[in-house]
Formats: sequence, structure tokens, C-alpha cells
Amino acid sequence: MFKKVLIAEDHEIANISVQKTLHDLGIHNTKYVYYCDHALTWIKNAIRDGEPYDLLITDIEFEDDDSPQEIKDGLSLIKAVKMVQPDIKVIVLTAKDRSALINEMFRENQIDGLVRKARRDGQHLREALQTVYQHRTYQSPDSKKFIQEQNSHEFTQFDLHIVKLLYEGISQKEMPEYLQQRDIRPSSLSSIEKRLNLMKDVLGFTKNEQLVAHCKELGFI
Amino acid sequence: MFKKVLIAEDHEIANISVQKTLHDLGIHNTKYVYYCDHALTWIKNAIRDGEPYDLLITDIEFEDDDSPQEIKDGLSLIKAVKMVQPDIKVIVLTAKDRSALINEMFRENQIDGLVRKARRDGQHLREALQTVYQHRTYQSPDSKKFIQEQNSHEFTQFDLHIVKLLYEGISQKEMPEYLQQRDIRPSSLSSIEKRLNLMKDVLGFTKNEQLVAHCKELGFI
DNA sequence: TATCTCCTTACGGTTTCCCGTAATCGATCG
DNA sequence: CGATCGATTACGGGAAACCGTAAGGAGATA
Repeated sequence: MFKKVLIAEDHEIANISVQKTLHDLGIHNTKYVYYCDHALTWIKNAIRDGEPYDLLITDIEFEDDDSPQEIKDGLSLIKAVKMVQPDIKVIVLTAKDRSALINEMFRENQIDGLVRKARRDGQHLREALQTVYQHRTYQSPDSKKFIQEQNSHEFTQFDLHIVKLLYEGISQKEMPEYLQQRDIRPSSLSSIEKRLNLMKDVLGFTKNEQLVAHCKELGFI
Repeated sequence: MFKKVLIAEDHEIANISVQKTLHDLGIHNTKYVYYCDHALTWIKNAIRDGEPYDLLITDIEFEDDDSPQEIKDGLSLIKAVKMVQPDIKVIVLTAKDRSALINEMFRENQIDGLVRKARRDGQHLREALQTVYQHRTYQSPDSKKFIQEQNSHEFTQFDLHIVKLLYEGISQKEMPEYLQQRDIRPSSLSSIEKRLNLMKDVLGFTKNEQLVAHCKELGFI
């Protein structure tokens, strides 16, 4: 089993449980941190000392507080960590379902396991630890189901831009101007309308309100 | 300190930590359940056996799964529990900030403590346990701050109804019909428009998209 | 260069939404 | 009973969004 594990998770309550789970599995050399920046520092120091971590368990969403951080979310942390230690195993622990981002990370071999914070998450974490230790990838059942449901529409950068503008209160009529300023193409009102229609159609929505709420909920914007 | 505590929390990882926290404080007579219905049953049985619980620690959001439940969320659970045991102390543990609902529960003396799942939530839970045991109420600092920020607009039932309809993809034009069917008043298009304007005005929004996303994010709908 | 195709843009008619004003209703009070 | 005030509803003009169709442009191919 893994020997040396780093846990990056801002919620103290979640952090305690992960530690306890590892402890129960006989992993005693664990370090837990509440900030991404700290996580990266510990990873680097461990390499410097010739005793690198085997595994990083990290959340995705980290809350901002009064101590400003360089790295603000788990995905950025993973990228930074993989730069300095490409062979480290990574298990992601997340409350939200961000299928698009997560799928991409799996494809790029940036992560080895995904556990969604849900009813049986403790069990799933144990399974993930076992599976990833055997050099296989793991996804908790909830997230698998969700990803299957969810692959109905692949959002392009353009899609996300216009949804984000909607969320910021920009009217469709004003959008062409905004998009041109940012050198985003296409930029015409027609294209925006067409694209919004397509998204709503695929997702079974009738109103932009639903689309914006949906994207917000999934963490796309 | 409390002697007998019931924990209702669907996430196994959160549940483990709460148990551990209680254990560290010397509270060993704890029961943890993953469903609201189970929680109510245990409360009732404890009363029947003459050994009622001192304290209920409960989440608010419970995820649906394949085992259908009578009580689907923490607030309903609290109401049901208070019916059978009005003197039980209640600490709520929640990830989202539902200031309106929570404030109401505090006012009605339905809950004694509120801990938001955040960076220092373990610490806050310990503080809540101490404070509530002394018959005082407790709110974790995050939630206090949030409630202050948030009191810009007090959403009425009517407000939430129309926002919810928007979220469901109903056009404003169709809303009067819906509202009349459900005996909600007022129901005219004018009233709906006026109310939407007021909400957007207070919150500094220009579009319904923002309003819906905002309410969704705060768990109002 | 001519042609075909795909993507983008332009345009016009219809619906919905927005917003101000005026009429109606209902309860309270002198 | 009439007056008054607040809340609700009705209405109408103008703006934005919606939707189908047609025109324009860039790239690929022969």
C-alpha cells in the first residue's frame, strides 16, 4: 500500500476523515494541508529530501479566505505538482460534478482516481486507494453515472464565453461588441443566437435561465 | 457535556469526522445514520425506551438515491423531531448558505447551532457543542458574515415561486396560469414583472439569468 | 479559376419581455 | 356610508429576444 501521502483539503471535517481512513488502512506517514500552496511546498520539499510522496489526495474547490494563495483550486495544484513530480499518483475528491474538466484530466493521465463526496464516499475512497495502488484508475459510481448522463453536450470555449456573459448580465444584443473586443470569433448576434439555441435544444431547456444555472452548477463558469 | 447524540449526515466522510470529534470530547454514546427517516426512528425509539437523545447533529442537504425516503431534507427532519421531542438540542451542519431559511429556524428556536462546512469547520463544531451545551446558540463565523452580507433582499415565498418557475423553463407569460392553479396570490403578469424587477434591482442584477443562478447557488430553489 | 461546402453574417417578422401609467379591488377608519 | 390608502391588475408602446431564411466568405478540390 502507499507509504507517504499528502492530503490537500480545506474542510477540516473532510480532512480528518481522510486521515482516519488512511490510518485504518495502515498508512501512517500522512501530511494534511488546508491550502494548495502549502501542498506544493510540501511536495517540493519531500523531493528535495529524497523522500517524495507516493500519492496526493486533493479537493478541487478551495474557498478563498483572508490568506491569499497563488494556487486557488485543485486542478491547478495537480498541474503544478505533475510538473515537479510526474509519477505521483493523484486521487481527486470533489463535491461537484465537473465532468468535462475531470474527463480531460483523466485523458491526460493527470489523475488516477475520482471520488465524489456523496453517501458512500468513505467506501469509495478506500476502493480508490486499493485500485490506484494497483496502477489502475478509479471513478466512484456516482461520478460514472453522472458523466454518462452528461456527455450530451460538449461545451466549446465560445459556448462558455457567451454563457458567462449572460451570467454577468450582458444582453445578447451587446455581446457582439464584447466578443470583438476580446477577439473571439464568431461574434455576430446570429451566431450567438444559434449557439444558445443549440445548447438549450441538446440539454432540453427552453430558457437561458436554465442554461446559465446549469453551467453555474457544474462549475463551468 | 452531552451524553447521547444522534448524527444524521449522508456523506460517510463527514459522518466519520463528526463521530471522531464527539469521541475526542468524551461523548461515546453516539449513533450515526445516513437517512432522515432513520434518524426520526432512532429518536422515537430512544424516547420509547426512556433514554432520549440530548442532541441531534444534522446536515440539511441529503442526496436522493434508490432508497426512497419520507423525509428528504434536514429542515423537515428537524421539524418532525421537534414534534416528538421539543426539548432536544439541534446543531445544523451545512455546506450551503441558506440564510433565509436558517434565520427563520433560529427565530423559531428550532435550532441551537449552525456550523458551515468550511475551512475551520471542525473547530467550529467543537465550539458549537460547547456553546449549545450551555444553552446558548452558536453560529460559525462564516455563516454570520454571510448572513450580514446577504440581508439585502428577503425572499418571500412568492419570490421563490416565480424564480423557481423561471428555473423550470416556464415563460413569464405562462406564469399567471401556473400560479392560479396552485392558489398563489398575487398571480398577474404585472405582479410577476414588478417583483422580478424589485429583486433584480436590490441585488444589482440586470437579467433574470443572474437572479436564477444566484438563487440556485444559495440553495433557495 | 470555377465550384462546392461549411461556417458566418445579415435581415425581417413574430413573440416575449420590459416599463410606465392608469384602472380596479379590498380593507380600514372617520 | 364614503373616503382613503395600499396592493393588485390591466393595458399599451417600445425594446429585446426568437426563429427561419437568405446572402456573404473562406477554404478545399478539380
